Amino acid sequence: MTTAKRKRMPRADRMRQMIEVAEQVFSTRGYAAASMDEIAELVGVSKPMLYEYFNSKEGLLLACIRESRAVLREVTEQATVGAVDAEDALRRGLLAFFVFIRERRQAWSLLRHEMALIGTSAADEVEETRRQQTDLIAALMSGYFDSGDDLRAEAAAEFVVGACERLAIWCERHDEVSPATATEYAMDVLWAGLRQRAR
Amino acid sequence: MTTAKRKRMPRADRMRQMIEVAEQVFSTRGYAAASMDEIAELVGVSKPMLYEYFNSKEGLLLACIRESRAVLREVTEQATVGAVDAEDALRRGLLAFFVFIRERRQAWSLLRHEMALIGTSAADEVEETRRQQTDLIAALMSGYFDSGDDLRAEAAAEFVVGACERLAIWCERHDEVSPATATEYAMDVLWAGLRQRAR
DNA sequence: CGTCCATCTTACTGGGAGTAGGTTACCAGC
DNA sequence: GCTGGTAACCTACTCCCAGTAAGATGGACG
Repeated sequence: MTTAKRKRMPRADRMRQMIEVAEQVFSTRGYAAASMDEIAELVGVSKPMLYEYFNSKEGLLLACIRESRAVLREVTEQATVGAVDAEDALRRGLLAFFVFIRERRQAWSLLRHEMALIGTSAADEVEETRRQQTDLIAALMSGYFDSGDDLRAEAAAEFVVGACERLAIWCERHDEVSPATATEYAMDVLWAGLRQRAR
Repeated sequence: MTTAKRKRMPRADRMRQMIEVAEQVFSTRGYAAASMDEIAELVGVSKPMLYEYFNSKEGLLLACIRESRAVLREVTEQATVGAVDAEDALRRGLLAFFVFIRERRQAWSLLRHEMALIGTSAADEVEETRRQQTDLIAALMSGYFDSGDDLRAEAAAEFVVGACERLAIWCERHDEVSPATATEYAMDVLWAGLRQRAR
């Protein structure tokens, strides 16, 4: 009860709270249909506060996306730490990814929707998110590809990320496909192809 | 000169003209930043006409997307007609796709942005576009997969489409990568993996 | 020449993003 | 306990843009 009616709140706490609510609203209503007034009301604060902290509606979305991205990065990176070789690392990373999208649907939904920002001023930020995953994949395989064909390695990383993204979206419509099965499907196609190029 | 100052125009012609202009504006400004007033002015007509023909801003975008989608389908389907086997068909289809995205950048840009509609009322229409390509891929391979593992075949098709989509976006940043090279990269990874499952 | 209707227009409403400027709770330090 | 001072907060706007109501006009065909 002491904290229940509390109004004034320190900056950091209020920001976390706003991001939490916004993530909820954006992922249910969709970015375009969500209104700043509604988010403000759910937070229990007036609209100008949102602008004080995030500058714009897009800024708020970006903050939510960064949050989700950080979690995804954390999860996938952690998953690969004990891997014995590139194939194992790729498999562990994929599994962690498919588990993530199942258990944190809201966060994943936000990450998907970042696509909607292409063409806006946030394009750079979007590009950054994209690189995070490709870099991770590229790093996983960097020691295993012939050096001198960097372009091919880079293309392969993009390829893997794109394939898994779509597969993940497909999984949303197929609850019967477990993360483990999805990983198997992916590795099935991927590793056979990548192995040829690995030394 | 007889047609230059013409105002009244038959429905079908006016629609084509509107779609043409809208495609231009949406792909340069981006969907959110584009305004119906601007499009109307460029067409040389008043805003309510756009609503008369397309009902809403989203409806106009959808019309543009359908147009581009039809071209893409036409091009990829035609490419596969003379193929001798599944591998050949896949390769020809991929090449046609990568040529398309290079030569019709505007149309491709629109197709990419359809992602932005997820979460809107147009979700069904978006899903339809997605299926077009996966169905095509699935059909290409349908005769080559073990029957009884349809789920795996479906996953593989999603996988291929997602991978190529991302690879295509990557190609936008790499002018030095020709459609032929992109096709080679894709086939390199894909066919080795798919072949295992092909009978 | 008149009548019908498809094409087209002007002039509005509503709602949501973003803002200017004032107000209040909380925490110093006295 | 009282008094600045500042960080958190609010009310009350503006402006822009999607979408609409109601009417004007060109022209095909009798």
